[in-house]
Amino acid sequence: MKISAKGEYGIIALIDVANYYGGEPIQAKSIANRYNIPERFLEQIMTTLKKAGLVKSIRGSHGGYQLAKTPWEITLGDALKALDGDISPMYCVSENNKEQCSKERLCTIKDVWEEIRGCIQKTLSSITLKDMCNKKMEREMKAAHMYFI
Amino acid sequence: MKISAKGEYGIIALIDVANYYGGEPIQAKSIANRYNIPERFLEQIMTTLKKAGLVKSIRGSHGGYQLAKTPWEITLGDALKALDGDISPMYCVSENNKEQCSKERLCTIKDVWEEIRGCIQKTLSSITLKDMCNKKMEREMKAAHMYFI
DNA sequence: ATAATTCCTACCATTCCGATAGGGATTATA
DNA sequence: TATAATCCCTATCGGAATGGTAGGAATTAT
Repeated sequence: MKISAKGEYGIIALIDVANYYGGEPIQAKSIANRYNIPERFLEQIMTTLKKAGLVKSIRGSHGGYQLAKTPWEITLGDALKALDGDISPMYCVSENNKEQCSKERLCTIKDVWEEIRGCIQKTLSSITLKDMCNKKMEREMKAAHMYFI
Repeated sequence: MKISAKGEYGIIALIDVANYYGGEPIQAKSIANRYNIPERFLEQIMTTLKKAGLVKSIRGSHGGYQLAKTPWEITLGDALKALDGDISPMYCVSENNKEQCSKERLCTIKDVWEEIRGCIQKTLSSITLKDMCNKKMEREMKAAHMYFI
């Protein structure tokens, strides 16, 4: 029941890219350095995010990544779905699961998995990158203030 | 973000043992056969459940397992905590995590993990073995009725 | 004594995770 | 046009976790 490093790194990167929304593209290398993420690993993660349509890339010198949508159109649910595949505690309640479990008719546990999947999904899809950016700024302001005192 | 086979098998076994609450002890072998779970694997799982204080065992011939508490005192949260270790999407919000993350002061994502952990926990700890037994019986009654028609 | 059980420990095969690595394609700019 | 800075594609790899399997000891009812 753990979210992978890939998932966490990807979310960190997405929030960072969202922070620069409307400006110059931001490089994977830069993100990797600032958040202490293995550079080549992050490259792959960015590719995943690109394939999922969450970021767009600009190749060549001065290239980098930008959001493919606005920060308030991308939720953490979108991100984790792209990165970790699917948010569900059990395969039988996975979205892209076609084959029905043979014991399904008498299975009483499936409902529980369904409920858990629902509450995770609800939480994650209610939080946008914009929300995370706002929160971050707020947090940094507060930290700066503490520093002054 | 998946619950392990160990977790699922353990919950199935617990519900089964709860079904026999107040009666004779039920053997791991019997559970394994009826639910198609590898026998020796289930043995280990039952040991885990015993160590967690959820079942008690009776050794020797005619031995087996019984609930260590009443079915309405044991929740699915208790079960999964014992089986899968800890229900949290990230180590930094795990219950038995002592060392604070170095980036914690500026980390805005931790709150999200915390929220998810909370909603999973809430769901799982609200469902008792008794609930699951009732549900199962209901389901079986319905199935039997369908069969008659 | 025997059979049925739990219990303890070790081992093992496969898969997944978290990278690392080499090199190609593209692009700004000097 | 050469160069440096990027993204991009593919392959590989070590370690840990997962999902078992296995041998045999201890306990107990019959």
